[in-house]
Amino acid sequence: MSIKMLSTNTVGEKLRNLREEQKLPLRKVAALLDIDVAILSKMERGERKITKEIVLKLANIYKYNADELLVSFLSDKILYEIQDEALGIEALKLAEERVKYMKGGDGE
Amino acid sequence: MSIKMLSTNTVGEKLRNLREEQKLPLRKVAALLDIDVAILSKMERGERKITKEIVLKLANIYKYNADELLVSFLSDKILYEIQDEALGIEALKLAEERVKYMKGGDGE
DNA sequence: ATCTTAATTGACATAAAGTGTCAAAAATAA
DNA sequence: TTATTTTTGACACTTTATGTCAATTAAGAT
Repeated sequence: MSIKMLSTNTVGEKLRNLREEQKLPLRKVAALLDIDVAILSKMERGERKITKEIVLKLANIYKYNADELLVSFLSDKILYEIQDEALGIEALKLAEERVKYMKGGDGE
Repeated sequence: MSIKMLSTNTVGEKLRNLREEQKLPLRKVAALLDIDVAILSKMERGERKITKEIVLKLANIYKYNADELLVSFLSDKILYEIQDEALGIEALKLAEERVKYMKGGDGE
């Protein structure tokens, strides 16, 4: 991953909105995360991969629902995989079935 | 990707089954694909990434439904992304909504 | 059992993708 | 304008992926 093109509502956008709502400059948040401002800037805009760890830390910093951000984060990664694929939806449905199956039977 | 652990019915397994049903040795199929036997062997067992291109070529070689294999291939990639994630199913559902939304609106 | 073919494994070199750091340029606010 | 924030790109470095090959292991035939 790392490039964007995931239409709207990426985790990056959500995280940027949260930060702006709280009037926090990249500088401060990056300091809290102990990463470079440039990286945080790129993460928010989808130019760099966001990690699960960063998402969780930001949920904590912004006092925002971590699960919602995680789901958004994961769905970004999923959407990235099926970009431009005509069979994307079928693949999603099959993946869903397989996940449920794994949980049900003595999975894996 | 590249490592396995995707439970059953990976594309790799399907491709191996197809090859064995037709009694074709790796050697011959690899030759048709113009790749090394070792690579094909690893692809079938999920040790190496399979590419969309290879999947399509194999569908053709085995005279098997290409879409089914592609969906299997894509769902492998999806499942890989949400491995061990408690919120995997939620992420899949959100991804599905987002795909539909993209197709509907003047999605980008 | 041997002989033969098929399949797997691991080492290696190379290529590609991702990462962190920094400074300069661009945008925004005061 | 000046000050601050944000974006951009270059760079060195690391990690991951890829292709090639040889050696090992497994399977089948006789």
